Parts: sequence; C-alpha cells; structure tokens
Amino acid sequence: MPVRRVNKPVRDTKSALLDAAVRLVARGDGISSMRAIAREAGVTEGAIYKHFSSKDALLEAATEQVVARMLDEKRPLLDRDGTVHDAIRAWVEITLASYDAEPDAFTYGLLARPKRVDGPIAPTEVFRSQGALFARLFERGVANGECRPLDPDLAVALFSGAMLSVPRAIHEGRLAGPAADYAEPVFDAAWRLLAAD
Amino acid sequence: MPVRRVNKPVRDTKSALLDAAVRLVARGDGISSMRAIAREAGVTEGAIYKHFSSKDALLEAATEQVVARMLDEKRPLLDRDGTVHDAIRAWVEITLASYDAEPDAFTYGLLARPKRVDGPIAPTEVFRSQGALFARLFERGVANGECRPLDPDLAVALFSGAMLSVPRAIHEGRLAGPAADYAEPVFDAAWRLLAAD
Amino acid sequence: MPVRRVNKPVRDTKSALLDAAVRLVARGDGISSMRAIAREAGVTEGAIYKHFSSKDALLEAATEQVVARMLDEKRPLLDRDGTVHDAIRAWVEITLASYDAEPDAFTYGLLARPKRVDGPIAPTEVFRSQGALFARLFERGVANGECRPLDPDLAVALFSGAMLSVPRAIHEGRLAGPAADYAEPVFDAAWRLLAAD
Amino acid sequence: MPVRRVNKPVRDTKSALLDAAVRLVARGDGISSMRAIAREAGVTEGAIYKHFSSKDALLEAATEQVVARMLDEKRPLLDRDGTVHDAIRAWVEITLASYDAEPDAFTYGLLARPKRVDGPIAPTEVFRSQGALFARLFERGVANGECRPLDPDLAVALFSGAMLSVPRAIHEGRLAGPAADYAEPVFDAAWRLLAAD
DNA sequence: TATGAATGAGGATTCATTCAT
DNA sequence: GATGAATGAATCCTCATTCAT
Repeated sequence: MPVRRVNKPVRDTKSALLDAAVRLVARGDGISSMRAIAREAGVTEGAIYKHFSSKDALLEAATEQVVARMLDEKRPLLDRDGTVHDAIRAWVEITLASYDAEPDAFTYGLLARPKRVDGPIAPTEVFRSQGALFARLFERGVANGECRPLDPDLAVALFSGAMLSVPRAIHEGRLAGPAADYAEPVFDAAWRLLAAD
Repeated sequence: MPVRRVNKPVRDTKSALLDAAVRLVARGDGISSMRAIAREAGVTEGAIYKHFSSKDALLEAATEQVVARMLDEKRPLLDRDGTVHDAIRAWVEITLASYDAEPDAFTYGLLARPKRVDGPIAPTEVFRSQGALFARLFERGVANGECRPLDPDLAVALFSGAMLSVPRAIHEGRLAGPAADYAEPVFDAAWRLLAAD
Repeated sequence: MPVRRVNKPVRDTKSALLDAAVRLVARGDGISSMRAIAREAGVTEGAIYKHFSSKDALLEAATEQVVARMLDEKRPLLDRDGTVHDAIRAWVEITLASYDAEPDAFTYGLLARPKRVDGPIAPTEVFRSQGALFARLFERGVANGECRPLDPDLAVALFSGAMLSVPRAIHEGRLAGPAADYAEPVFDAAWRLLAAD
Repeated sequence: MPVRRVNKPVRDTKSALLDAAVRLVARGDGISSMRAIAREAGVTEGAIYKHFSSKDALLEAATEQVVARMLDEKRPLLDRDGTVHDAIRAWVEITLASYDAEPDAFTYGLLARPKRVDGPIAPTEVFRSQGALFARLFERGVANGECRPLDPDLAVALFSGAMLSVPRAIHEGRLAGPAADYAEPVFDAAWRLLAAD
C-alpha cells in the first residue's frame, strides 16, 4: 500500500494543490478539472476540499500566490533611486528572467486567460496589479522628463504588450527561448515606445 | 409536427453555427458547449452533426473562417505599391477598425486562446498566418532601408504585441473604446519599434 | 445489445420517471437518489434531465401529479347534494380505498415528508389542498347544523389525524390491512369528532 | 496547540452529540450529516467515533434517549389510582405541553420519519412504545366500562392520530401554537373517540 | 436535413469513516 | 479523548455524441 503522510504536513498538501493548479492551467488550456489537479498533487479529489472550499477558491488562492510573487519582484524597482530608464530596463530583465525561471506561474499569471462563467478569476488581476505599478513608474518618468507624455493606460498597454509578446511567442513556439536572451532588444524597443524624444 | 421551410438553404444553418460558435467563444471564456452553440444558432444539438463531424471540426471551421476574413483584409496591403511605412500605417488602421466592426470574430481570432486538451484549435492559426504576412512586409522594409534589421520573428512579436494590446485592453476593460481612436498613437509607437533610425 | 426504444414514447419515459420517484420515495425513506430513480425507471441518470430540469423539478412534478389525482377523487364530494354526514362517510371510504389502490402514491402524498434543504417539495401540498377542500365541507356542516362549531383548522387537523392514522399504522406495520376494512369504525370515530351533539 | 480542559466530563460531549442530532434532524428534514452534527455539538467529525461506532449508532442512541424521556413522562399515569378518563386527560395535557417544552425532541420522536436505507432508526420506536403503554391504559378503560370495546390497536391509532395532529399542524404551520392551548378540545375529541356511550 | 431522447463518461462537491498525531 | 487530513464512494448535474424517427 502506498505510503501516505497524514495530518501533519498541511502546508505540503495545500501548496502542492496550488502548484498543481498553476502548472495544469498554464500547460493545458483553460480550466483544469479537480480530478486532474488532485491527481497532479498526489491526493484524492475529496481531499482538496479540506483546504479549499471550492474550485473557485482554489484558483483564487493560486492567483493570489502568483500575483504576490510577481509583485514582490517588481516593487523594489519603484522604491530605489536612479533613472526611470534604468528601472524600466530592470523591469524588462526581471520579467523575462521570471518567465525562464517559472514558466508555469508566468503563463498562469500573465498569458493564460482562465476564467469561469461566473466571473473572472485569474490573470487579469496579475496584469492589473502589475500595470498599476508600472503606471506609477512611467508617470515618474513623464514628470522628470525622461518619458514622453503618453496616456498612462495606453503606455501600460503598449509596453506590456510589446514586452509580454516575447514570452508569449516562446510559449506558443513562435520564438526560441530563453526569454532572457531578448532582454536587450526588448528593452530597446520598449524604450523607443516610452522615451522622450 | 414542426413546420419546416422547404428548400432551406444549407449554408444558413452551417454559417449560423459558425457564427454562434465564434460569438460564444469570444464572449464566454474558454470553450462553449455544443448545446449552447446549437441554441445560439437556433437549431438542436443533433443538427450540428449534419454539418460538422465533431466539436473540434466545428471550431476548426470557425477558425478557418475567421482566419480567411482577417487575411483578406490584410493581403492587399502587400501587393500594392508605396512605402512600407504607409502599408504598416494601413495595417494598424485596418486592425483596430476590424476590432470595432466585429469584436467577437477579432476576439475569437486574436485574443482568446480556446484550445482543447488534445490539440490547439483556434487563434494561434490566425496569429501565425497574419504574422507570416506581416513578416514579409517587414522584410521588404528592411530591404529597402525603411526598417531596421531586427530578427523578423521578434519584429512580428513586438509589433503584434504592441498593436494587439489596445484591443485586448479594451476587451478587458482597461481602456475605453473604440479602438480606431488609438490608430495614431499605436502606429506612432509601432513605427518607433520598426523604423530605421 | 439491449433493445432501447428511442425518441418516440416521450410520455412513457417521463411518467416512468414520475412513477419511479413516487414509488421510491414512498417505500424508501426521505429523498431517493437520481441514480436510484433512473435505475427504477429503466433509464440512465442523464436521461432524466431531458424531462426534468433538476431533481427538485422532478419531485415537484411528481407531487403535482399525486395532488391532482387525489383532489380529483374528492372534489365531486363537495358538489353533490345530500348531507354532509354522507359526504364525509364517502370521504373516509374513498381515502381508505385510495390507500389500498395505490399505497405508494398515497404514502408519497400524505404520509411521507420528503423535503429538501431549500424548501419543502412534497406532501405538505397534498395535505394542504385536501385540507382546504375538507374545511369547506365541514363549514357547510356547521352552517346546516350537522356539525358542531369547531375551529375549522382544528377540525381539519383532528379529522385528518384520526383518518390518516389508519393507513399510517398499516404502512408502519402496526395494523393489518386492507385499509378499507376500517372504513366503518373510522367513519364512526370521525363523526363522533365532528357531529353536533 | 488547542487548549484542552483537563478532566472534561465525557458525558458532556456524548450528550452534546445526541442533542445536536435530535435538534438537526427535527429542524432539518431527513437525516443530518455527521459534519453538521459535529459542528452543532462543537466538536470535530472524528470525535464522534470515540462515542458512537457509526452514524446509525448515534441516531439509535438519540432515539433511545428521546423514547426514554417521553415514556418517563407517561408511565406514572398508568400506576396511579383514579379514572381512566382522568388519566387520558392528563396524557393529552402532558403530550401537548411536551411539544411546547421541547419541540425538537418531540418532533424527532413523534413527527419526523428519519430512517436509513438499511433499516428504520427513529421515531417508529417512540410511537410503538408509547402506543403499547396507552393500549394498556385503554384496555383498563374497556375493562372497567369507561371505554367502548374498540380493537386496541385501532384505538391507539385513532387516539394518537387525533392528538398528534395538533403538534403536527403547528409544526407545519397549519395551526398557531402553543399546543397546550388545545388541550381542552383535543381531550374532548379524544374522549368522544374512546368513551363508552 | 432536422429532431430530441438516450447514453456513458466526466464535471464539482459532499459523505461516512479511518487513523497518525 | 480529540483532531483534522485523507479516502473512496456517492451526490446531482453537464458533456459530446448517436440514432430512430
């Protein structure tokens, strides 16, 4: 009979489930089934409900985790001294390296669009929160004359669209990885978009 | 017994189904059910199988239809005379206007990622075919000195990412439409990405 | 492979399901499972949903059917001429004979209490509708001096309680059937309850 | 780790569970889940199994408890001197007062029919044991000429049916409580059923 | 062509019960 | 005694697909 750890390692199972969900949603397309998530995490379907009250709750928790990690990577960029130019260069580098390091979480958070009938769950949140952060950086750039005075929402959209297109293209097989190899041209492109003339 | 119109044109039902599928996939999230598609098209579930051998076949046909329409809009741009600069400007304008005109088809073709477990169906195809077309345009630009010598795959990715970010942002509620309003700044941005210095 | 009649006998399957539900709820205790009902009706679980949108809907329809039948038996008693005394005698006779004829429907309608968490479904309705009918009969008896002036709600309760106690006792094995054998003493008892002195 | 009161009296948990079961079965409809019972009793699911070997055992014990209490209320009526008339009046009064005092236990014991697929658990027992007691009282009445010579099983059925119809009607909202208010007319009706002419 | 009842597998979720701690 | 994570079967319901009519 299979060895089954009992009762102790709560965290283990819980985060095994979160990771399994992220992995499956990222690799598959759309929403993964509870059965699949359970199997991927090495537990029974029913066990999930000791940790999450529903599928939505599980996916929400997974999103929250991914959002938090991704924001933590970026937040320091806002607080440090130096030019906006350098901060944005770092932003691009971190983003592309992040895809290489955890392609599943990245895909789950920024590329996939797994929603439910009754309301969006996932990645829009990641996008939104990252976008808000970037908007502040960009506006600082506008204020100090480094960037040109674009509508911030548009600037976020254009910048994100251009930068994410690289991991997206790698994810879809249109470009060869690793993503970090593109840091230089991607930053160059991004800066053309944003820089004051 | 239900009244049945004699000589009902087959095309009607078939394309009603295609349109229904496009609409539902674009508006909903992920794959729509056969029941829903049938209802949306005004026929019964079983009837679908007179026109398509399976759900995958239906979705594939829907994709093909969308791809064809979108390519038809763009193809003339390649064949005409004039600068690449002007062609790309037209490309951006057509693209954004196309979103405004048929947001469902656009979303189905370029923004959503509805795949099946057993193999991709939809939008990658649209993307791929448009990308190939654009690559040729871009390479002409490189050849005649209008564009800078970027890796074409990367150029396609960056250009598409930036340009599609606007309809995507509108679709997700992060930007207010119509998309055509952004034609000028989007082309400006795109050209900064691609133009020779 | 098993012979499976298809598509034609709609009514058959639908009422087979209603009957199966009545039978199982009456014989079992509390609510029967969809699996059991389907099996009892000789179809697959999924097939139920071609006829009823949910378990609640199925049970509601079953109740409605039972209610209708039971009321149809009693309604004529109100419209005919003659004494209330004789009408109530007939009421008792019909009721007890009805148990013998269709013990399952009777049990489903008047003895069992299968409810759902989110709202009563079944037999309270039968009781209520029969009670309302009987109350009118009784009030006529009060008006013409045959019955004593009890609170009608109380009269309904006492009369029903006494009369139904016999099928209930038979159902629970505390009394030997058939119920019709008790018509005389039950009517005698009921009339003692209700008659003017 | 959770604070654990030393020397916690076992009885506490055990009877908390019994009470919880009675309450939930009486208020809900049909059988309550172990989870719900545990929560209602303020313990965890697993803890139940320290006190009862299974759900059936728990429900059986709950029934036994209810039966015992109800019989204890009635037994003195048999042993005392005086007329059967007065004893039956007291029986009715006690019964109705008992509903007002503990509607959940009363409902669990006499009104609900929560059984399991594999065998009856609950209220039939209460009914049976009370019935047997009442039958002895009634037979004494027959013997001493106070009551008319009905079949004792039928007499029990009619009497119980009439008397319990009042709490049942209150429980189902067809009559306004408290039940004790109906003691006089209910006894009057009961005595009409049972008394010698 | 079209219908819609039927299937059988699979969807999320709840259940009673077990057991290492 | 008590905990609560884990199990596996069962809950109601939806799915894509088939086929007699």
